[in-house]
Amino acid sequence: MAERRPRKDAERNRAAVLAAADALFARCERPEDVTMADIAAEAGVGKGTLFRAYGDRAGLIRALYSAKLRPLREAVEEGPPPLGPGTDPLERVPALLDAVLRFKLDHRHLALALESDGGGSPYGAEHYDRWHTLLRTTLEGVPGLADGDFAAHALLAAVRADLVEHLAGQGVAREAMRARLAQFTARFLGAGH
Amino acid sequence: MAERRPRKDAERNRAAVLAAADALFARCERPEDVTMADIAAEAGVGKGTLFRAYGDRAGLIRALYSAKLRPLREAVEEGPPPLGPGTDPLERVPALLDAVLRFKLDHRHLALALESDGGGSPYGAEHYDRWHTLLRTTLEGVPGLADGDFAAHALLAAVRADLVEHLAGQGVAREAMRARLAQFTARFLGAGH
DNA sequence: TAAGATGCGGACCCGCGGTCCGTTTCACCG
DNA sequence: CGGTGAAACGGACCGCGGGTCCGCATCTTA
Repeated sequence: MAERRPRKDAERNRAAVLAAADALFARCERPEDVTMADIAAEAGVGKGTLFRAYGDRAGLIRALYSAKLRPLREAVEEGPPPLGPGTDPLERVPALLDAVLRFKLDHRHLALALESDGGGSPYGAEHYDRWHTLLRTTLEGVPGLADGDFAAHALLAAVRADLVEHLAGQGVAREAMRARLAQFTARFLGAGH
Repeated sequence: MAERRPRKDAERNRAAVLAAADALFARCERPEDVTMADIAAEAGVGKGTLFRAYGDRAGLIRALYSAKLRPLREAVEEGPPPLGPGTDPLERVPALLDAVLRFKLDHRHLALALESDGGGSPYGAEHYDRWHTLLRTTLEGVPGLADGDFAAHALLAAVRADLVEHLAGQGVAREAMRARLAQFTARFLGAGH
């Protein structure tokens, strides 16, 4: 039962692997041509170390994603409005979606890796569940909105990494994308009949 | 220049491969554990034949998907209302989305295969472009709707194969899913300023 | 500093998508 | 028909990438 502290070199290597993966994913266009062996080499580590630390490719990607997501998660869980709790749903919902969109724009390659390589569909990841639950409960505070559960799924689908990537590839600029998402969200929310 | 008719065995084999792939995808849960060799074996054909006919895995999946999609495509292009042309946009948009949803429910495994294995993201496929363009132009006929382009993307994202699969896996029944999608769509469309 | 526990790493394995080429089958023609 | 060139066949083969294994190095504790 007594928790034994992990060895120092192990901890250092875990960090080195994360950093290497981050660098490589950021550098390459297609996440699938960053190989596990590449990451190990970049981190100056053997493949065995990498797999022992994170289990498999999906695990590594999830860990990296989770680390990047942490500030946003904290801002949402205990930060000030409009992201934090205690905000009017009609204001918080667009803020949440905008935050997710910005995050995906800022970490395109990583988000793509998570949603494609990362163990099939994004719906298996626990991150998705977290976002979905938060958005659903927030939506349930919107008067006149019947099905917050499905609405949360649908709105999150509008900011999926590959859609964002597709639009970006068509030349849609960051601010334009944010504006379009905001408009879409507003129309949906504003339909309080 | 003179078009030479393809050999009869070649044509038969092409069909056999499609049928085999269809059967295997329908039978298995995860599309990625249907192997090219499996398909060739099921069709009673060598792998070479399979690859000569369809180029690669993505090509085979696209061909199969396209064949399945044909009736729906025709109903949309030249069928009667509410799917066909000449329908009031406020009626046609939900009809189109419902039709896509039903299609994905009826061909879950195939749709999943297309949107995951099928060459990365669904946004590379020409099918997507077809649906998007149709939905966009239809949406542009809705009074007061500014950004039909993004709306089309967002609404189509709500019927993506893996989301449908996720909901189905949570026990959401077919009719329930159709109703929820219809409600979501209606709320969005109904927000006529 | 000795000893046990923990982590290391890269050679190795396996399965899969895709290719290659000697062999077979078809379509056309005399 | 029987012959002939072209087209298609099929399965052995290849390369690559994820994941494993185990003898060896390194850390920790007493």
